[in-house]
Amino acid sequence: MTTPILIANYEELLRKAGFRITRPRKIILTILTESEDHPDAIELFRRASSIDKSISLSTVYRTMKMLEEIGVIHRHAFDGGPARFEQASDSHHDHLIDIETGDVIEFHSEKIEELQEEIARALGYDIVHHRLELYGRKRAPKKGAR
Amino acid sequence: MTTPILIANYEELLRKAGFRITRPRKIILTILTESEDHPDAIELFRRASSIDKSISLSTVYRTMKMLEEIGVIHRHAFDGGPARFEQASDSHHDHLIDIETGDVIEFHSEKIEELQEEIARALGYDIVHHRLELYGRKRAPKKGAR
DNA sequence: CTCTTTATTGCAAATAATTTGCAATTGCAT
DNA sequence: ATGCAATTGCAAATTATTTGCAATAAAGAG
Ligand SMILES: [Mn+2]
Ligand SMILES: [Mn+2]
Ligand SMILES: [Zn+2]
Ligand SMILES: [Zn+2]
Repeated sequence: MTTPILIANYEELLRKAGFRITRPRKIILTILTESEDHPDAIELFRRASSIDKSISLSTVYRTMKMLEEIGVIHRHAFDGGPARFEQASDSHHDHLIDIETGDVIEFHSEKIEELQEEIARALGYDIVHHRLELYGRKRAPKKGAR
Repeated sequence: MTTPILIANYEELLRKAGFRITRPRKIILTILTESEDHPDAIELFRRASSIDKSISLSTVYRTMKMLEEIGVIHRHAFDGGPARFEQASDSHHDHLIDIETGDVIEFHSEKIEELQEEIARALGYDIVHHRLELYGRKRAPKKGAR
């Protein structure tokens, strides 16, 4: 189910983009590849530190910026909090954030995507990217259940 | 066309929420009421300063936070930049941001709104609020035109 | 209108998130 | 192995926003 993106692939990608394959970058890419969630810079820094104590937060930020530029990751700015990241590899999806727990649920609606295109087109625009975030809380279980 | 929200209405609203009607608040509310765009804190501060030189940026921030809490304004966090605000009075809409010029265009799609509800429902959630932002650039004029 | 009480304000300092300058280090092409 | 530019860690700087505090000004009572 999970798209298997090898770290090796990323290294090739970096090289072609003219970047060097460094130890910090390898570690960060590995973490991103193995993460199923949407960690922020500090969390990535923690995870990276547990592998190599010498990595710095600056490098995490710099690497995320670079990875975003070459399209390897997506940066999210959910309400309030700091930027959070995820590998871009998986197919496009949007997010529903549980405002109670902070949980992030992914979803995709081809219909909505199409409508967005339609709207932009009608306004004379081509969409470069977009963000759809639903903020909600778990629905109270229907009475009568149980 | 523009929904006419009197400042007086806001004053009543503030009072009922237990807040005092102060000079800075009146000025800021007037500016928000008359603004057709989505100014950030500094811009609001500039506009307010031009009316009353003594208003402080802190007060702008504090006021925006308070107005957001009582639902008088909406806070937006478009890619990159600082928070931007607009009066909540108008009916709900989403935004298309011109990544070239920074222009913000408003739109509304009842269809998308419904689909969002459907999706959230299917995931067991009630939507409290959401944000849909399209980032794009003006479409190249169709060849043959002119 | 005057007095009293307490919210609000301006200012400066504090925070939070992210960026940047720089000297030391390291990746990579000779 | 060598040389050099890219990258890193660290500290200091920035950007956006918040907060403590003493001074000021709303609002209600009289
Ligand atoms: Mn995701
Ligand atoms: Mn708007
Ligand atoms: Zn989407
Ligand atoms: Zn909407």
